Amino acid sequence: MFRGRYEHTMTKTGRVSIPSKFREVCRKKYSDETFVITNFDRYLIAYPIREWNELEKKLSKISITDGKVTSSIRYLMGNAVDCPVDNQGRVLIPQSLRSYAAIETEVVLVGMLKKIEIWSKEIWEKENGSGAFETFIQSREVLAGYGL
Amino acid sequence: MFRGRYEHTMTKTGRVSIPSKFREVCRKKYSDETFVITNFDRYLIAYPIREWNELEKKLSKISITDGKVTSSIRYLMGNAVDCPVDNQGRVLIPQSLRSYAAIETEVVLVGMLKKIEIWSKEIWEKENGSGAFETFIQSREVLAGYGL
DNA sequence: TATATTATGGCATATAATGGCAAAAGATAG
DNA sequence: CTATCTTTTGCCATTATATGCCATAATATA
Repeated sequence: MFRGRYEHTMTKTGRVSIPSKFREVCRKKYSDETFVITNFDRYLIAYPIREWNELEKKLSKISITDGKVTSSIRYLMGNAVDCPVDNQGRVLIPQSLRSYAAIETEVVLVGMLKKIEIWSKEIWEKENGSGAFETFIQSREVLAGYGL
Repeated sequence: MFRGRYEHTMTKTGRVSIPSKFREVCRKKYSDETFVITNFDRYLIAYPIREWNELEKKLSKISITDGKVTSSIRYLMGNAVDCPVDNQGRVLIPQSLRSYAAIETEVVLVGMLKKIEIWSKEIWEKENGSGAFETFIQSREVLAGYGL
């Protein structure tokens, strides 16, 4: 599973190195180094393509009669982009996703179990800087229920 | 499956480039680059011809006693047009479909699993612009059942 | 300390998107 | 039935973007 936090720099052309530990997970667990990246509120989420395919398989079985579900699928699918990892271990993050997540150069990559979150450093610090520990402590009881 | 969202420009003659990632899906999954495009509500839907054939097979099994259903099928079939992809990766969208979907120059193409939606940018922004994320979050519970 | 691996910048090349033009095909009017 | 106009189609040119590759610096590992 993906874990840990890394600060990387994005090139002018929009390429970001995937931390080698994450790539190792890709190779060992998924034997494929392609991600599907989508935007979620103010940050991006990168799924190993195998995880994403699972999701798609489920989504394709939903009947399209429910308009609300259709528009959610539209949101989800419309923002998802294939991002293969190149020989230098980088992905190209398309312009649209970069601007969504307000990513310019400094990037924070966070391992989150089956997926990776990609934040602009600025937004990361605003939302997860000071105060994150307090929030963590506050949800101790919830986590306790999972054996932590 | 088709995924991602692309903003393209239609030429004066009504040609629209199919995003290369979509064409790749056509080649790899369907080994055919022809779409059947029909109008749906306020946007167009492009099916790879193989998916369209599946749909026709299903529709042909519906009994024709129900007038309402018959007229829906008539609507769908009557507006369906074969649109082959040319060497530059474009399709010609016939005038009738363009005016149906109020497409003038700016077009939004959305990958939706087994099909592609084609929107006029203006209508897209009205219906899927800001606020789409909120709608998406509101139907979280529904999607939660599908593994997101 | 030597060696491998990782992150990242720079550059050359390939591919994508799209405008422009003209030939071919089809429609319409006289 | 033919001349004219319109639409469709193929092809070339241009621009922007994506991609592949090499170089280097920083970091980790033996």
